[in-house]
Amino acid sequence: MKVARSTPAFQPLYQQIKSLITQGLISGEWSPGSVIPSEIELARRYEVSQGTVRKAINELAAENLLVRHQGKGTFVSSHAEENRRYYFTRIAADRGERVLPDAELLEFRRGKADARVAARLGVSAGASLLVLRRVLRDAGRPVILETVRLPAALFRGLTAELLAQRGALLYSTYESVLGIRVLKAEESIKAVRADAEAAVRLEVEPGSPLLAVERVALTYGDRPVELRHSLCNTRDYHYQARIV
Amino acid sequence: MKVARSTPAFQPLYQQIKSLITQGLISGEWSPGSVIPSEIELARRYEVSQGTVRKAINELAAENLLVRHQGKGTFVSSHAEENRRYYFTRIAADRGERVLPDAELLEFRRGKADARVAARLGVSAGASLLVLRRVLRDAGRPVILETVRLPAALFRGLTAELLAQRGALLYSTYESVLGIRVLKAEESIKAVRADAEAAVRLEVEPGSPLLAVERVALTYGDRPVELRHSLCNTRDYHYQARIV
DNA sequence: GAGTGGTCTAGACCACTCA
DNA sequence: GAGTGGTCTAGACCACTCA
Repeated sequence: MKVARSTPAFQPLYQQIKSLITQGLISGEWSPGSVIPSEIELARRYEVSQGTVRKAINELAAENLLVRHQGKGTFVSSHAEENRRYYFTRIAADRGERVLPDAELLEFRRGKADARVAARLGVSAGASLLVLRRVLRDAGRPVILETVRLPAALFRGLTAELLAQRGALLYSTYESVLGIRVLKAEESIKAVRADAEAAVRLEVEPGSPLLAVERVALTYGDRPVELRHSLCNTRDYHYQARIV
Repeated sequence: MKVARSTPAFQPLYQQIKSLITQGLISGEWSPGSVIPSEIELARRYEVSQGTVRKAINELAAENLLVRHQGKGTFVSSHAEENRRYYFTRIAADRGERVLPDAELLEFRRGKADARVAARLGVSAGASLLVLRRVLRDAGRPVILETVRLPAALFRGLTAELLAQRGALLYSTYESVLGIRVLKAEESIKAVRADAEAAVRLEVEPGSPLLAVERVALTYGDRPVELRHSLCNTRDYHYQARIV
């Protein structure tokens, strides 16, 4: 395919190559974990120089869509990879490493999006949702009570059995089972009082302070795909953030 | 200055150029807000190609140390710049924009680092500190109660008068008055109960849930320069985080 | 129009991986 | 040794800024 070099709305060549490669990722031509064609091959295919392809790939790698390995090739990044697995887990134990939680599925049901949820998920009010609630434990102690809302239209095929047989890490399931790739997330955090249910589930006094995290997870084009509310007992845990 | 092209511990040329430019920033040869020499001039100075200088500058720009402006030049980034001013302010109003706080200095004193503080700040236990406590208000209502600890050796010359006459944004003061550049920060967040003092200062009931943020601010070489504890009333505010 | 950074090319050579 | 990405160069031309 030949790219346009002068269009009414001019875009640099490497930006056009970025879009073409991203299309290949969205369409599934190259799937998570697999290798994409070499720079030289892509340069031939798109009829641009290797340097232009490299610039496009470097930006996609900086955005964590691709991973480069000298001598081996360029790979589609995947939540199954060791270093991506806990990328979205921001809760860590005060002493020690990031929590590898063990998830107990409390509930898995269909629901409808109210106005607020609909706005966050970019669906219309009343749209059908899958709702799942879980408790995440660390070393047997409950740490996080979580409610996850997913647009049912997107997550057709997700079942409680599937969730049970795969671990606590949902994004790897979304990716491999449903082909939905979570790329980034925006979180909004507050301190709240434990309500009666949270107190029971997290084994704290009612009214205890909990960290409330609302996450919107985004896929290609910043399209929201998941809304997640977590209540976290931060007595022995904390949320890690970095400002760079 | 000629850079080494083959050293025992080999480093790519552009990495060496990055270090040289960073040295210029640390030494104050180029100060915040000012323009650094053009790519062509730096290429001449370091006896490398323009492309190599560009690669070095691009990485420094990606790390927010430099800001490029086509047609104008490459500038040392500064906390005084409009788009850097609120970069480290992660608390926002639920409805509306990031908070422009109005700071009341409660206390400004010398202190000593206990073991925990010393570890965070990378100073020896018992080291002399400047400690300042403030309340940040938004639209007249108190939102954040903050304790800031600074290694006294680094912050010689910082006075209560100086803090009073400049606004709530400390990093711009550190930068312009003391030549200390905060580049990034690591935060650890918990939900806690308001103690008696926080309750009074933030006008909430004792025991109310507050967001407790511990920040370590870092300068060049990831050296810590500030330890900040914030207690935030998140009733109408939230902490924003992004996972990319 | 001179000077800046931004894009693009072509080509050389290096570092790493793997059979 | 063939193939991958990584570094480096030289040079052309474009887009933007400012006097």
